[in-house]
Amino acid sequence: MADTGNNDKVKQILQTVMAVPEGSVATYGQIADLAGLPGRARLAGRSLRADFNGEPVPWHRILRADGKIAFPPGSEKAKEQRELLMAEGIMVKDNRVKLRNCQWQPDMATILFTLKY
DNA sequence: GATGTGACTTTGT
DNA sequence: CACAAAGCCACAT
Repeated sequence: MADTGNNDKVKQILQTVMAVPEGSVATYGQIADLAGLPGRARLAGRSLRADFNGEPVPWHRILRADGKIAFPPGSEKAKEQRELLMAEGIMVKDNRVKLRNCQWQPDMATILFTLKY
């Protein structure tokens, strides 16, 4: 039962997301890049939609490139994400976060850590 | 297997 | 700010 080969990439994405510290956020593209999968922002989104199997994946810290929550404003998911973000002290204005202030900037050690594997 | 969709991004109108 | 186009690719029809 050889795996599809894609499963590894998904795990890679999730592992990278788990490296995002509380109080910070990242974009789908940023996660994909750090995971060694440039141009795969969509895969990042799909990976987060999947089942985490109990892993503590902070999916709520992942936003679109413009800082907006990737769910329709007013939707339950959007509300949930906003609550989780605010619970970490992140300001959310109209379904949007100020990346300039909250975007995660991984240190070299973390970059090497996530990029490897 | 072609087509459409989507938790995306970037560049250009 | 909104929209279009192109790039990306897994998945559903």
